[in-house]
Amino acid sequence: MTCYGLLMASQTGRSSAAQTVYSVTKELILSGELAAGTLISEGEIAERVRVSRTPVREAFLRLESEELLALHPKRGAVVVPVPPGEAADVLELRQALEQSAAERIVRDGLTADREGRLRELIAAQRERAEAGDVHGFAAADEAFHRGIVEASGNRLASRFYSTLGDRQRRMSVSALRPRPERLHVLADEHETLLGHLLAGAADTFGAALRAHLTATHGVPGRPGGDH
Amino acid sequence: MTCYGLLMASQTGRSSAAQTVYSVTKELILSGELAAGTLISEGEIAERVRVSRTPVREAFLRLESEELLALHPKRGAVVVPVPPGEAADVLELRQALEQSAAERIVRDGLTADREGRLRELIAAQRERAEAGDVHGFAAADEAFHRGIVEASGNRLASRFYSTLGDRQRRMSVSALRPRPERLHVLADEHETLLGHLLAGAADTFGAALRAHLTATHGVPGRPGGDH
DNA sequence: GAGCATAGATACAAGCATGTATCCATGACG
DNA sequence: CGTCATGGATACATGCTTGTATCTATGCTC
Repeated sequence: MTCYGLLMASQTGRSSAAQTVYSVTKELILSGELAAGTLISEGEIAERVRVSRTPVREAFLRLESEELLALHPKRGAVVVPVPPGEAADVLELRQALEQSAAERIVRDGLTADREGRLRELIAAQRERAEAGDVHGFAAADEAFHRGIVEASGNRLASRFYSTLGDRQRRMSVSALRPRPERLHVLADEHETLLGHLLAGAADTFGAALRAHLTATHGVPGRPGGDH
Repeated sequence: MTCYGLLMASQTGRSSAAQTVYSVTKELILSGELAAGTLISEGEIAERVRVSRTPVREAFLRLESEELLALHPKRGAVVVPVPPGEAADVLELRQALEQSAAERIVRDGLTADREGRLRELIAAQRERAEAGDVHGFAAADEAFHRGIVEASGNRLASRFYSTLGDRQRRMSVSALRPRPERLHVLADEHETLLGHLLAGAADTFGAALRAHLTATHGVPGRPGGDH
């Protein structure tokens, strides 16, 4: 019975109705509230958020382009299940993108403010760890890694990395292990990573990153696990 | 006066009108027929391809999500210019993705049919080179590199790699140097790359790939050049 | 089990309301 | 008298609503 209304819709994303529907629906999918395989129709959502079918349709199209929804012509839209092996795919690409970003940063240098921002994120992680706020920590963790990619200045990489974050969040329902005693270790590792970056050791960074990622989110290499 | 009609619209992508408009418009942008900065409106395109504004709107939304169009509310849609430094960004990500794909292939092995397909593509390149068909060669070249990523089995990587190909194609108006005598060399290099893959030498592959890419499409590392 | 009627859902079209930029006339100022 | 700023009307473009045709799947009849 999926209580998806919440009807915060009207204030979620400001401005356009289509944007609102998009944000709301995406959140429902990523959070898992709309289970994979669920069949939804434009009219259904339209009625729920009190808009016509058109903005819903626009939102659905965007979600389809992100491969979160599969639109079956004249039949309806189904929430696509997380494909088997996606966890490994995401992890692999995160590794690849961050490594690549690191190489560019080592080559071009890191501006002081960008370095400062990364340090702030690590500090925020320590705070959250202290407070036992696993969810908040996860957000700061994600922001740190994304920050590295953004610091490289490769806009395409940043954009793509964000979608990886979305997809990972969708799986993280169970993937993120909330072991509070590990959080400080993670922050330490982040600090180490930053150190490698500043030292210009791109390959050392890569190795440390690989260890860091596989330790944090399982999936050392075996595809089995989900589904 | 951009002769964009061509009006082959009605037969381009079968099925939906929206798909048709999308394909046609995207092609116009990627081919450069619609110059960057051009302001177009839904109604304008709708009239030209003889459909209502609705499918045009859907196409525009997709193109916006690919950052090929920028939609200005109540004003119109403008073809976004290629951002400065994009050439380097694309190249860097191609390198990163292929390298990552290579590592997985080395780890998991390459099935016989996938290897066969890559060899076919190299053979096709030699044919085109023989015929002096630079355009055909470029297509086979692109297919070969994409084939490596696809052979790794990482679907997210494949999808993203395709968008890189699109964006590169948009720049390749001048970037691809049609020096026919180089084509055979390129095919040789592809063969070498495949050899490294089969030999399980992922890092050698990476180094060779880097040399191959930078030699083919300039931009050794300096950001200057465009704009 | 095959064929048909029906219900549901989209794909597209047309229309309405709203917001933005442009153009032209008018008036102030030098 | 010529030039420039100002204000309103107008053309244009979108955002959304609503309606129609078409297609798919389902359940019933035989």
